[in-house]
Amino acid sequence: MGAPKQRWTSEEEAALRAGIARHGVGKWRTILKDPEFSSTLCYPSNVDLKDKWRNMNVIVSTSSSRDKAKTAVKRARTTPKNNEHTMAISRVTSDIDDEIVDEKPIASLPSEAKNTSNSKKSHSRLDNIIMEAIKNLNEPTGSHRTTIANYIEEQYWPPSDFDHLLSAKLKDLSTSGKLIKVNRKYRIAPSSPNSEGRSP
DNA sequence: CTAGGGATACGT
DNA sequence: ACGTATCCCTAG
Repeated sequence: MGAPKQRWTSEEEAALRAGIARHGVGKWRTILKDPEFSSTLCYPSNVDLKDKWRNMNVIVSTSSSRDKAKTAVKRARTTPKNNEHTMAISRVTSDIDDEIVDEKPIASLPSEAKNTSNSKKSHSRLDNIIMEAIKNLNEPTGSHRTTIANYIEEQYWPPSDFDHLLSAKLKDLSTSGKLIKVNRKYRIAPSSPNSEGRSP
């Protein structure tokens, strides 16, 4: 009894971290209310967010015997070039949120020429990331390219010239009809795969 | 509502 | 069985 136990997905963790980056640590309720993350974090409660964040920071110190090293409190990653992204967002009074600089490599991006046998338009990872970004931004009127870029940069570590790549992909996606471009803003085309969510 | 502590389900 | 990730309950 008690709990079916549902493990967190990467998307949820990413949303949580993005939410913390925006609102700060401890603003669980605020994060949950935020439309950007409420789509992804619909099941977890504010308490769940708190709990998740708690064990996320614990880098397992159950060493066999002596582990005096507080190794983990923060693993500062020497970000090669990426650092202060435009944090033009609400940076109200006390910014308790420390650096949650934990970039995820954006993985392989432009290698979708994988024509295994037929002509199956395999979606590249970037496509999905873009779709996710727009979906999560959830702007009723659509999202500007810069907004999308900013959102993605907050969660991933864009490669060399991400801007150029994004522009190309955006154009490609609107040409394929997966995105609708209106007034220099992009929105998800109707009936797009919405593979997200946990079982209620 | 948020922080902390305790209990329990799941993976190895 | 042990260690770890979630869930549940209580206090501030």
